[in-house]
Amino acid sequence: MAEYRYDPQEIEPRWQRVWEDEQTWVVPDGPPTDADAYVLEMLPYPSGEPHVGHLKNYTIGDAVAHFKRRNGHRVLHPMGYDAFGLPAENNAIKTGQHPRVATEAAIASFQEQFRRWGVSIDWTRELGTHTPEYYRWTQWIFLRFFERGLAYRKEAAVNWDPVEETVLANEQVIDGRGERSGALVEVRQLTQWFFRITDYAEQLLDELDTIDWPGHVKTQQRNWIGRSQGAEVAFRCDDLDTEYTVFTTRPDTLFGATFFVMAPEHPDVLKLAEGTEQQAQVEEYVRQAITHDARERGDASREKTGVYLGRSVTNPVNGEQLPMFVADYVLMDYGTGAIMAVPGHDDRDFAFAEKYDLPVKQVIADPNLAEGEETALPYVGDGVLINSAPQFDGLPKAEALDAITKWLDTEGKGHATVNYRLRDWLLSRQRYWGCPIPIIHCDACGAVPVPDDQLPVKLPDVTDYKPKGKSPLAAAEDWVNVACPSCGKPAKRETDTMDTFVDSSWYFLRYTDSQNDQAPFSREAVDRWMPVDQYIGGVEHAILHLLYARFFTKALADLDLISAREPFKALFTQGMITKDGAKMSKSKGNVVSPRVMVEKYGADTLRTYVLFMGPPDQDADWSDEGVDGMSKFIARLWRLSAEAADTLPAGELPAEPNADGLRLLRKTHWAIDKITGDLGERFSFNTAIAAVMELLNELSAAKRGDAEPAVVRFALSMANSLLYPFSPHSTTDAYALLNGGTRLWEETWPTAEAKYLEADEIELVCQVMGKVRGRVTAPADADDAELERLARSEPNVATHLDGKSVVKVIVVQGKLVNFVVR
RNA sequence: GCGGCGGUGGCGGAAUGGUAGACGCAGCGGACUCAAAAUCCGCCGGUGGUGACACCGUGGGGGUUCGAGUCCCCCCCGCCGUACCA
Repeated sequence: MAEYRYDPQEIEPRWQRVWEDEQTWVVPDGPPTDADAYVLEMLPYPSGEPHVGHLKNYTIGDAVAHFKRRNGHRVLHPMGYDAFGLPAENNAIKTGQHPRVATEAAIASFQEQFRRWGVSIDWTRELGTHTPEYYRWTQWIFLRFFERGLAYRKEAAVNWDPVEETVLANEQVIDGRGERSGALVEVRQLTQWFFRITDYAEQLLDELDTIDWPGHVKTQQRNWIGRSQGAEVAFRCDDLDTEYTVFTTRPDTLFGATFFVMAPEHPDVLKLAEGTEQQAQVEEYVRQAITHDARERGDASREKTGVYLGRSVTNPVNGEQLPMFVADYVLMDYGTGAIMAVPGHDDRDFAFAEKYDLPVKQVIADPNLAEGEETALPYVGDGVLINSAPQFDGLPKAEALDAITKWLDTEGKGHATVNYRLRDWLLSRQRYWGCPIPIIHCDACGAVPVPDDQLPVKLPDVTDYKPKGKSPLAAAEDWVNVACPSCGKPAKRETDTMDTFVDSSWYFLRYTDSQNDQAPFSREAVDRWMPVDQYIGGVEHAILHLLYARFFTKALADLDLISAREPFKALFTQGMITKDGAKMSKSKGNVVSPRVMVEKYGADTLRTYVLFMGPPDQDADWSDEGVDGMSKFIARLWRLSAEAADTLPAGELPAEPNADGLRLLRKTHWAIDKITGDLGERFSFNTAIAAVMELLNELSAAKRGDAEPAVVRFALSMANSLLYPFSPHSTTDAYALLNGGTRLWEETWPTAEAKYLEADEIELVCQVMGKVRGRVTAPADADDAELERLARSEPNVATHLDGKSVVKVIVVQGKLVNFVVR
């Protein structure tokens, strides 16, 4: 008997060459068709070589792309690199080598691996965000935003990372530390560039309802945007003849306000204290507060501190004078930077009132209070208004809230409003390896956009990449000094670069027309493919990238450059692959190298293994033994196929197969049905692969029986066909062997035949009082009475029914009979 | 604190309210072999029993139901996100 040896190192490159030579995965340009589908995985940041997380990401995407193609779709499945960024730059600082060198070496390694993995990518659309051909259009989009006021410059208290020596967006500050450096972030007053993402807060929130994303990602975005319904209320300060507005979600507790607090950064704090006895104390407090470590200050469990301002404001609802304080528990960048303090009904205000011995007033009654008990303040629950004003007392909270807001409005002292937690996106970075901001600063004309025909503003070469509190670009004097495009006088280029999240906020649009040198994309191409039908990536981008990309899409739609208002119709977030329960890292020495694994086992084994590990949206722990097992399975399927192709005569499927043949046919169609559902309706890859394993086990059994050769060949063909989205090379090879060279990737996805999905006999589960007491085979078409009769005749069931009276019989067709006895 | 996700054999994990543990890994036994590897076959939640079987078993406690891993209430543990957001 001939030896059939599965050799992935021979099979995989052979088929990859065919796909490469024939440009199999290239989707042509042209008018839209109903079959168009856009499948996209988040683009990688090229550093070193790809890790197993990349393997999982692109394997999921590839499985989806293959499945869609074989179901008649024309699939856009491109690849690119998010190539600007700090790691390459930090490496450059260390080595003196241009960041481009390390970046392009990494890109080459990624390209090589993706090809080795056999990912079905349309390489003609490849892009790198660091190339002038790409960032020219990043700059172009920036200028369109600038024209619309969506990109603007302002001085603001910003997050300064002292290690990276750059500012960071709020989204990049984790626990008060820089996302990458881990350094405690300082607050600095600097003039910076921002995108007006807050203009889109409401849309970003509302239109979450229109997309098919995991609930937890939507929730994270909702929380980040942080919509609060409430009211703005004006408090008059007679001493300075001015008004201070506060934002509150609880206008119903206005009558309970007993003091007033401002943030240390509030511009009027020092002015208010000026000339009072408190002046020196206030100045000292503010000085300390604003230089305080941001994280420690943000700690809610810290004891409240503050200083009396020596002034008071008038409560608009009852004319009471409320003493004013400055305290660092009030934040300048939320609401108006000033609050009305209601210690009776707010934990924080209560803590402050306790410490400084301020009055506490109850204005909401606790409805669940037992007779004779006193309300424990602060009381934050619902209830009915008390101690307020005759027209409001007795109203439940929600009604009182509306009534008081309405009253404020008619009195001109306030109005209902919505407040968002989301802040504008700080996009400028004082770093080298990023997209230059296409602006020229002129003493006479201000910030002048670089004319479109002068784009791209190319990143100049410098010798020293080390930031010194300003961008390294500032050292490139020949580049910095230019004539003002507006008045022609000497002017200077903006030396900050853009946050790399800007680059990745529109790359998915560029893929639709990536070679276009007249525009970022043509309207026809972008509207043909957008939105992305299925986006796949890590959960860690739940707020950053995914929120920014949504903002860009909406802004570009408002600029009438694209039609889609949401970039990603459906999103799938994959779980992490860990090793020994821990995140892989070089320092822990627990990194699994896909390159080494692929060299040992072949790509098919690795790809199939990472999807078999468990549900792909959950974290999974790597197991070398598991890979071994997968390797055996892939080899076994190929080997059985190759052997059958050689030894079993081909022929038509028998119209009436024998018992073994019928069993195998049924299993085959069961697998088709199961896997089609697992792939089409859920991302249940692990159970789909398990179903092919079951089919293969049935095939092994059939080998010992006498199923017709044609049935065995058919079942083997189907097993390969169904495994193809995961293991494209081995299955393509085996399928070609079994079917006279037929190309599996050109084959339509199989359809399960209903007649083979139904058996003519079922296994009937017999229960007594809900406990399984036996099983009998029953005709599939038996009626309830017949099933009951069969169940009763099962010996063990009879034993349990003996001496009891049956009060009820539950029959579930095709499944079970349950006797309820007494 | 708040929000989300999760807790099932030795392990990874399966289970439209209807046979808990599919499939795989590990382990055990067998075939082939001089031997090993590879391959193939079988067993594999716990306790008791020669066995037929019986009882227990999906983090804990209650409940709904003929029937609960699945639905409801309370609690415990783990992970992730977020946090003085007025």
